[in-house]
Amino acid sequence: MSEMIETLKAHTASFIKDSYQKELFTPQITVNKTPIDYTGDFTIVVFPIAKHVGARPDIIAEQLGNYLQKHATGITSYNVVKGFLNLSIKNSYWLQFFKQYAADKHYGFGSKQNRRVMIEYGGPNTNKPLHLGHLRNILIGYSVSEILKAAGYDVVKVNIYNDRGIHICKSMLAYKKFSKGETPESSGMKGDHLIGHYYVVYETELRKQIADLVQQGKSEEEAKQQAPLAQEVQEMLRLWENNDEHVQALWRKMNSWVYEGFEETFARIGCDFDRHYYESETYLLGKALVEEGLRQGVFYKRADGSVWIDLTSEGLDEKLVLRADGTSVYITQDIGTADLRFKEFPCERMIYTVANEQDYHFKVLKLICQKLDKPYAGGIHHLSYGMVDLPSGRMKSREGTVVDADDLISEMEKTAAEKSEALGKMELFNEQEKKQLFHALGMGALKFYILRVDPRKRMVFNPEESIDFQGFTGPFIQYTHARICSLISKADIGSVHTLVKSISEDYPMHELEKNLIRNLHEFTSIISDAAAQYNPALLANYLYALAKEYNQFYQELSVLNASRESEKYFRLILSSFTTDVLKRGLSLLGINAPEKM
RNA sequence: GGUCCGGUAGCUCAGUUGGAUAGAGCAUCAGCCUUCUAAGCUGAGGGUCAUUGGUUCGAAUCCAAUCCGGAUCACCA
Repeated sequence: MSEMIETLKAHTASFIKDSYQKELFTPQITVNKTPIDYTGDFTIVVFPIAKHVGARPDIIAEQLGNYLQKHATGITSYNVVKGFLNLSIKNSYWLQFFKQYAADKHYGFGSKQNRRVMIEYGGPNTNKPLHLGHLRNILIGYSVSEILKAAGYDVVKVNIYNDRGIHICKSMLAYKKFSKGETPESSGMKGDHLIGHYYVVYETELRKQIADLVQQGKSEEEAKQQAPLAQEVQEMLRLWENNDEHVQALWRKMNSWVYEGFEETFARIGCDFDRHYYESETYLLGKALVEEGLRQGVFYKRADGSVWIDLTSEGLDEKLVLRADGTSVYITQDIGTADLRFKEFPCERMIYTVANEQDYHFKVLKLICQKLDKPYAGGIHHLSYGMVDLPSGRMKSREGTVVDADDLISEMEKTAAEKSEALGKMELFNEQEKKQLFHALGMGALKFYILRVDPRKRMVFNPEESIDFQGFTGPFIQYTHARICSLISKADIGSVHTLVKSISEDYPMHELEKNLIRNLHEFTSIISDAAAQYNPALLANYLYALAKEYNQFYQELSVLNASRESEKYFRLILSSFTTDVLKRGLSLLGINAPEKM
């Protein structure tokens, strides 16, 4: 698409120069795809040109159309509607594109650029299992990583574990006091769920204690502070920071269970990481960097000994970076983590996939790194995504409305199984194949449902819609792909490569064939747009449109029983091209495309 | 209160430097399985693009104000 648009713009510019002796730069010229109800392939918007040269739009359009037909190659006809000049392009332009790429298994993917970017996603706390919010994070992060790879970048995927702090001690304390020494094995629970259970135990026991104290006449505030559990958990954190042997051992043991549980969930989701980072390994580094910045005068110390940075000149506030007692805060760790990462993987960008409630935090992080004069500071980018709501409103852990990721995945698989069995297409599958299929379909539905929405926007997760398999869904695209695969295997054609050569330059394309080719033609630019904007939704919407276009083509024109051999081969190659693009596009969303379903 | 983000069909969402009659899916209604997978296709109804003003040939898109919703401004992470 793009090169044709560029040549049209260039010719338009020279037309203005030749006929009106005026300069107009090509970016000021608008060339669009012609809307479907008008004849033509491309449309030049003539209004700005008319204004520039001071003539009537319809007259200019007529002259320009004439000029282009003479000077630009490949234009068969034109028509003018008001100030719009619609141009029709020779079929051979599309055919040429088709012949060039139909058999190219890398079509749409950019070549290696030798440019490295790092992307962080995931970022769970080690005190409770993954939930729906993490799922959106992971799906976006993974998909953006794959899209960046497709655009030619070297991508380092990293995770950050929030593995230390008071919240971790809460589940540890509850486990120590209230468990009978269960392990994931003995309890039959996944490690992360077991720990999450004790986190809840802590909260409920604490609330009981507070209620008791309030009944004894204490104020709410006092009760919260004086509750034995609250004091014990503070003590535990102190012990942890002082490297107390027992606390550290318990911490290691419980975290290892959580990691095992997370790994299992990551595998089910189908995401992966090149490196896991742990805040426990970077918070000291962050403190060291703050000390260094203090010496450089980037930070300042208050009377109580706490360390701050003044960002009021940047329109932000003064921000604490080190507590009076010398312990680190959230941002301190992030400074350390960023530094460690850049040492390990020098890269031109560090992308943080984190919810938009932390927009402010990342503004601060970037500014601090800039003030510390870190080479990676400019490359810090917050890939900020919106929260996930339920139809009933916001998810609240206290009200138990949080959707657990493992449960959700199981539910999706179960629904996929029910729907597939109901359609009665499962005779040819063995148990193993069924399991794989149901997983692919369930995850396809879930991933597409989440990724089709612009990441920046808040979204509503409706469980009933998310398991829908009809319409604007992942399974619809998977289905289209599977159907094409079946078509191709039935055709028993040899290599697409050799068939492509047999296509004649004057093959009379049907309108539906041409539409499909025009859609396929956009794949490259969709990938580069999605990569530039970190937006998988662009790709999701494109793939749906492509699959829909194919279904229309499929419904209207027969492929295997086409009336002529040339048609049959053309349509088979077109189908094969489409299915390749669908499959590779889906893979960038982390969605598998089964060959039969 | 300051800052940031959002408001498009009953619901969920598209709408890429301002372009032609604002598009999908779900839901509702009406058709299409004796040839390649009906998880599909065709058609119908459904809109004051939050409101008001401005910029211009032209605004859902840009600007201003207002209304509504959300986030954030923590010695929580």
